[in-house]
Amino acid sequence: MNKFSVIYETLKKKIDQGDYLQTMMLPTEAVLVEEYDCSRNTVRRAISQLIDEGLVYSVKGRGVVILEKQNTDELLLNLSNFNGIQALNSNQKIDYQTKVIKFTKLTITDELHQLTSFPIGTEVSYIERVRIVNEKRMVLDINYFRTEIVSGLTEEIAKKSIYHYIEKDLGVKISTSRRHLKVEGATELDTLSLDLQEYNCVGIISNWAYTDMGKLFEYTESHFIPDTFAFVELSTKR
Amino acid sequence: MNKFSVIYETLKKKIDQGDYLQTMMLPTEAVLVEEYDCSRNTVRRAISQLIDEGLVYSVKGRGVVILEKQNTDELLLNLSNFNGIQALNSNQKIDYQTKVIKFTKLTITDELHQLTSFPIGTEVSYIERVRIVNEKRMVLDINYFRTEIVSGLTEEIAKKSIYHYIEKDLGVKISTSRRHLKVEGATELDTLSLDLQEYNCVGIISNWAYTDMGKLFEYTESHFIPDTFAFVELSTKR
DNA sequence: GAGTGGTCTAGACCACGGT
DNA sequence: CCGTGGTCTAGACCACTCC
Repeated sequence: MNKFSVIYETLKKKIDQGDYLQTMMLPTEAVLVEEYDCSRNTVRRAISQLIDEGLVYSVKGRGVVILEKQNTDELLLNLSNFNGIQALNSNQKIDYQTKVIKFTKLTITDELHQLTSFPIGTEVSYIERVRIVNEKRMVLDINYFRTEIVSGLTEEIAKKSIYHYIEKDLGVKISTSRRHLKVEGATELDTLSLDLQEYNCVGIISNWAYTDMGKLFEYTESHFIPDTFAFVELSTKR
Repeated sequence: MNKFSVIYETLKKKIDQGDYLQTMMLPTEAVLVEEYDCSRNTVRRAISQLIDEGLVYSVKGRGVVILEKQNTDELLLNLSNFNGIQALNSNQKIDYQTKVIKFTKLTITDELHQLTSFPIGTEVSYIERVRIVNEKRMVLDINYFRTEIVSGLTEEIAKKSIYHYIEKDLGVKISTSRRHLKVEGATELDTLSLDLQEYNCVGIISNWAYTDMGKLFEYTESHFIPDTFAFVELSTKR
């Protein structure tokens, strides 16, 4: 464990325990340097992580202010979670079923290029899957995987975890991903595949994932039903 | 302008111009130190910003990989933007109208505490406003402002920008905010206030904002109609 | 083994807040 | 004015990638 991570974890726990309730401020950097016997940069790095997380806010000349607590809502997903819907599973110990409803190969046309950002002519695996939680069809995943990078995909693999296959079996390293979130009217496919009940809209997360060589290898849309998911985001002043 | 910001901006421009197309890598840190005549930490800080933004990805032992470009979609809002719906205005030069439909004071009950996180008994201004863009009622804002901090609110101010009043007139410094995003069925208020057409769902952004003293001073829900907004988010491997 | 990024140190100077 | 956080430097050692 990195030194700065240890300091970060410790501070986080102390904030949580209410150790700083009197002042609602962190100790000054100088004090923390003394306390953890490290350089100022290391303390600052730990504090940066707390700032990124929205737990504290730093004011030049005054100190690091602890933000008032907010009610925690256990049902939240963080959009930054790497494994999207898998996170639901691990966090909340609900297991879900996956049904593959389409599995084929496509070549990227101009229209698909607009949607996916893959270069025109790229060959991709196209997969439609439905995620069923407690017998409710909650999420429709539409995947486009670049076959040049993700080869040997089968319907069997798609039933389990494609990411596990990509990372563990193919040894592809995943670096980073960009996501969009929007609300749209339900398509015919949505209505057929999901338990929308009376609703006629879906939430859509679009996800572009890159290998550690900087190549786009996946575009995925996850269509989810209303009332079930929420996403968190933080923002800090400029 | 900070040194690291200059380096960041320069690198970003060069990436955009395709200056690094041959390798799809940034120059090594050592080269950049030379080029910008600065310390390694400063270069690293500039690169961190590019990583945070999802433009590049760093691999230990190899270098900093530039990620393939993604189609840009002009209609995107960044959830991290501080001013929420105001951003729409400035980015896209559409001006919008604001209609105040309710303006009153409330005391936080147990139920409202669950929703807003304000302590029970706190006095707040409660405001409902509709944002009309191109004659379409697109967003319903429901605000709760802590009167202890945001005093002297009037309906006149609510018609314009409450944030401008808070920051410029009251001199309250805003530090940070947390946001949630979810999709829910439309309430009766939504149906009455928004041009939902055939849709029966809304997107909801919940926003908790803090002063630079760490006090929660605002809770706001923005209900928006489907098909009009999208939000961006980045995630990088642990 | 050479070269790369990741962590950490010790110290300097500046800008801002509160008194 | 003093104490605070913000920026920047110069150098050290480690862990990883690639040849």
